[in-house]
Amino acid sequence: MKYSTSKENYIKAIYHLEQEDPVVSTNALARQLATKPASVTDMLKKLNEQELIHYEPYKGVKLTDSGNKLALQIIRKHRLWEFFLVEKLGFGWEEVHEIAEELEHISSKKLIDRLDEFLGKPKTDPHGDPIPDAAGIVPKIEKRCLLDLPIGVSADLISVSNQSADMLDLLRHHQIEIGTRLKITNRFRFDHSLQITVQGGPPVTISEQLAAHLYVAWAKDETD
Amino acid sequence: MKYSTSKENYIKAIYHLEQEDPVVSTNALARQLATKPASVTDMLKKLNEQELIHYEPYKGVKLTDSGNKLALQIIRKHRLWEFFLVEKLGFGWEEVHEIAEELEHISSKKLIDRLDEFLGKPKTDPHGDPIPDAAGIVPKIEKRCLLDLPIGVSADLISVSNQSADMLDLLRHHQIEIGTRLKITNRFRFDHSLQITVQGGPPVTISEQLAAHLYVAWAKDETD
DNA sequence: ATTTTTTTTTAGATTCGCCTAAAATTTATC
DNA sequence: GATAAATTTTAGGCGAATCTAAAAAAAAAT
Repeated sequence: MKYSTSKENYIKAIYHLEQEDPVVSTNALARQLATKPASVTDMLKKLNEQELIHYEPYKGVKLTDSGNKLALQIIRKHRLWEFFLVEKLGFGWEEVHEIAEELEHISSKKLIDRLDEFLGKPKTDPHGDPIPDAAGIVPKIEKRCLLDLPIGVSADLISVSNQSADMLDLLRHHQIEIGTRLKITNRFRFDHSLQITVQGGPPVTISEQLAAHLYVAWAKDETD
Repeated sequence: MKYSTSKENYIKAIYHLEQEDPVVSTNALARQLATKPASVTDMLKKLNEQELIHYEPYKGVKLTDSGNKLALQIIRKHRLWEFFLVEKLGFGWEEVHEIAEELEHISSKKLIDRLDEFLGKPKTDPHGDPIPDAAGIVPKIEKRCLLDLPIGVSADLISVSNQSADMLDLLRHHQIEIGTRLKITNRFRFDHSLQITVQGGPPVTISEQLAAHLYVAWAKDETD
């Protein structure tokens, strides 16, 4: 089934608001979508008829199972496109949201699955939010310091707790950026250094001082 | 200025029909856009008011300068996305048109210029059609047999005059596909072989027999 | 040069997503 | 528990883009 851009935006907004409060109000939706409550009511009636939401007048709204599934598809697209924009086209984290708002409505499922593949099936977007997989499953992310990463487990870099020029310089030197896949292959207690692989490349050595500022995420049950 | 998807589609359709006949009829447009002549008339009035077209009732339509410029921007986007889909995501030539019809309406100019850069500023799309540059200039393409390419001139592979499995196998081996940038670095008359570079990589040798089936395009005044 | 045919435009209606203003309902307050 | 305040819905309208049916204009045929 294909839905209008407007309907997709409603579904996405309801999904996000449900995280705060399981029952979403007309007013909250109007605020989120920068529209008027009367317009929201109109749309809720349509979404209800299409069984994307459970809606009863004056009683707020919830996503149905199919509404939830749709929301996750849209969020998947949004976050994969954001990853693409930052990782492949060199956009800054701040400027990608607006563009991804447009790209998330491109309909082809095959496109998004191939993009996912092309990007290396990333688990999180550049802001550190998890990317649902093709089946709509949201990976459970453990965002922790790189120092806490068990040896042999792959993880994606989510955030850096030091944005100084020196730090960025160092990261560039190691070819590490947000989204880069890291794996610890060895730990050396003598000089507080770590041996890691970057994007599956050859092992390199970094200091624990650097690693202490790198926050990574990995799938709960990932064993590779 | 930002225009609706529908308006952009009209402008693009008028541009393409102008290539056949400098004055475009209402009926021709209706056919092209799979809509009704009455709908076309309505839209032409609006486009005329926005000065994207010259339109007088019963007298057909032409693009204005700004209409032409807009058409070229849309076509640029369409062809760059097609290139991306084939080259980076591995889509077949046939399946990309429909997806690019959606992607061409994404508005960000910065996005498309970065994409252009990321793709290596290709001169033609996977079908061999020229890609207008950021200024709207359409490169003049000389599509000729690779054997006719002067030594030292870079050219993009446009089409292959033999689609057999053996040929595709050979191309895959040499990592050559549609859009790949080729340059002849040497010719050996003794065994009818050519030394070429593929995407700026190290020189490799191919047979004239293979080269005879490869059709390439290069910018008229390109000297690199 | 009429008449016929084709093309194009006008007129009036429909759907979608939004609006404002007013009415209905729920929630909060005294 | 009655009343005031906030929320939500209904009613009626608007612009964009489309449609059908009918009228007007241009082109083709006799």
